[in-house]
Amino acid sequence: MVSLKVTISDVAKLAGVSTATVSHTINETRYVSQETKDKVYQAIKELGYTPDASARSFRTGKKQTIGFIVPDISNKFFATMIETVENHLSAHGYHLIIANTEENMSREETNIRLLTAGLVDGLLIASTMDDFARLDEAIPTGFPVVLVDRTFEEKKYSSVCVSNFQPIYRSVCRLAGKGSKRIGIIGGLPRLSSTKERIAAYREAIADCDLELDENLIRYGDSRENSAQHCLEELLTQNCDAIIVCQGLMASETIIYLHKQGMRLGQDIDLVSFVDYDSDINQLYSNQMDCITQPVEALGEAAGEQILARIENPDAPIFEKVLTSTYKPSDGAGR
Amino acid sequence: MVSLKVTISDVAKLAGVSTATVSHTINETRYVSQETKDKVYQAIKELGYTPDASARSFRTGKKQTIGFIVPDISNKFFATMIETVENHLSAHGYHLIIANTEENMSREETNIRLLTAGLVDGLLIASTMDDFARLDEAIPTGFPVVLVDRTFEEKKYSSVCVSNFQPIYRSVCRLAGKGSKRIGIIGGLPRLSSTKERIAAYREAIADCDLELDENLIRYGDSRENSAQHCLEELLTQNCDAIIVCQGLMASETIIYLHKQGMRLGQDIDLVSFVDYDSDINQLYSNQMDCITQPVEALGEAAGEQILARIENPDAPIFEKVLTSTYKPSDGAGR
DNA sequence: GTGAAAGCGCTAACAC
DNA sequence: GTGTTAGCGCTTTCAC
Repeated sequence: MVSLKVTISDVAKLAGVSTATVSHTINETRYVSQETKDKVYQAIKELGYTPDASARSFRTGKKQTIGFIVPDISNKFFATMIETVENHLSAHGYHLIIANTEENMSREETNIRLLTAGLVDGLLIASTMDDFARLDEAIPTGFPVVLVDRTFEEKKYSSVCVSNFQPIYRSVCRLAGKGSKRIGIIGGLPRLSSTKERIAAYREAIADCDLELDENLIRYGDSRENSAQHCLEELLTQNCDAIIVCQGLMASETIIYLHKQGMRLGQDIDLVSFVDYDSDINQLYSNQMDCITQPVEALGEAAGEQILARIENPDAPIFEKVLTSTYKPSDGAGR
Repeated sequence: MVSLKVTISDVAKLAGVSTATVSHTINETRYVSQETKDKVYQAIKELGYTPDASARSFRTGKKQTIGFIVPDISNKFFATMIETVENHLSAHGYHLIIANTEENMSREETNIRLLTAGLVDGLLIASTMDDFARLDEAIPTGFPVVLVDRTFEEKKYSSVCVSNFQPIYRSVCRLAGKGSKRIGIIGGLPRLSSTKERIAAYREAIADCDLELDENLIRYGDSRENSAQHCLEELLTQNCDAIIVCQGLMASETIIYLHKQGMRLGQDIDLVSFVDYDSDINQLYSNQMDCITQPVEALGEAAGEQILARIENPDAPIFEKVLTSTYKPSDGAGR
């Protein structure tokens, strides 16, 4: 119900004070007598004045907005992270701009350039880049950035990630202990740090458990819908007796696929899944497979915290936060 | 790799032209000779100039940003919509700001006020308000708004929704035709238009099919995680022989619950579900129940289109778009 | 305890 | 075909 464009000087005029006083009153940025305050607020109310956020950002250089560059919004892992981040930010008076890259490197690049050009105060990036230099190139020097879920060798930016090595290593050991000889693994996009770390853990554990390493048992999906099936078909022709799936969407797909093939989890084949979040399907099958649950909420919370901290203090040392996943063995007993 | 604050006048100076020329060159907004263009672009490159989006928005009044007020981001129905909307917008040079209300009316109100105060050019709202006046109050007059998925009696704003009446009506008729006598229904939040329409369809169909209406068979969840179980427990004590679930998240929960109770779909009990999207679980059970699939992508696409159209032409007549769901009967034959 | 006024970086009349 | 310049609405320094 605001009439067209009420500005701070309209308010000042009506209240019989200067624009400085109005500004200081609404921002509580210097002492204003109670009497004057009352006049100002009265005028604001009468005119239905709302300060223009755009003019304010322009003037102060602060946008009160964070950008989040995500590879796949409709993936519940990221959707939940977005939710947590948004919660944290809005509690601190910040807004969230979303950019979806669909795991496309040039979309990521474009979005970084767009957002850093005066749109946001800081950037959260779950990067799909294979090349750190290309990422780095797109970010203006000194711009507050926190990498999320995916990181790089070069430790130039703060990051908030999940430990990838340990749960996979443990999975292999457990499966080997149960007698598996041919353990297949389905990773995500090969270029991502998370994938690399997981596959490295697999290789190391295979060696440590004295199993034979067969490159045919290592497959890569793209962590988007319908990317696991192809891997599964190939793995099954390789007579593998256990499968580790490194990502939640592909894990659900795996369960469905195996189910349709008439294979029973824990009997015809052993399964270990990153579940990412409490997917529907995992509730039905969680006691028939080992589940690696990532701390999505904690990840989002930490991401929100870190980016705001960096904006506060851009010269703070690089911060690497590594959260750990929960490992729940198939018997349903442990945690 | 930008050094601190390169402005348009730095570029103008280096290129030996006026700021107007630089502006017109980069915006292609009036004729500039090739020679001058070259000088300008050369200078831009040399200085690493990026126009400040914030200053530009301030000056032009256009933010190139749309706000989307969503009740629950981590609900895949909305996550998918966000993705589709974002795709559409970014293809037209717009950004997307997300605000999550968690089905909380005052969060919605606050966010509307925040976003409309100079942050966005237009607003997409999947409203959780029960009271149209309260919504309307928060929106500045003439501000471009499109209501999404949920609407109101008062046709003041354009909307993009899904037909709610027809699929529920059809569900009841089909179940009655198969011999069901006591059909339970689980709706979403009672205050939402979508819920009201669906429950109205249920009542009407029950009457038309000459079944007995029992208010105990009408239950309401809140469409968030773990909200259906309570309804289910109550419905089962009422000896209902079929259940209609009006929302995807609750539908998945229902399948899991019934499964855990050892009840077989289509045998011990009939089920009709809004599936919202291709949830994991529906892939396993879709042939054992009737599925109502909402056109989420089309909804998002239409929402994106409509809001941009409204921004282009704010005085266009109110536009109500109603999309239809796909009804897939349990035998797997129809569509 | 409050006011005057200088810009922030850009666009767009208006002028030539 | 290009330049001059007046602001957009706000914050903030400097003055009193």
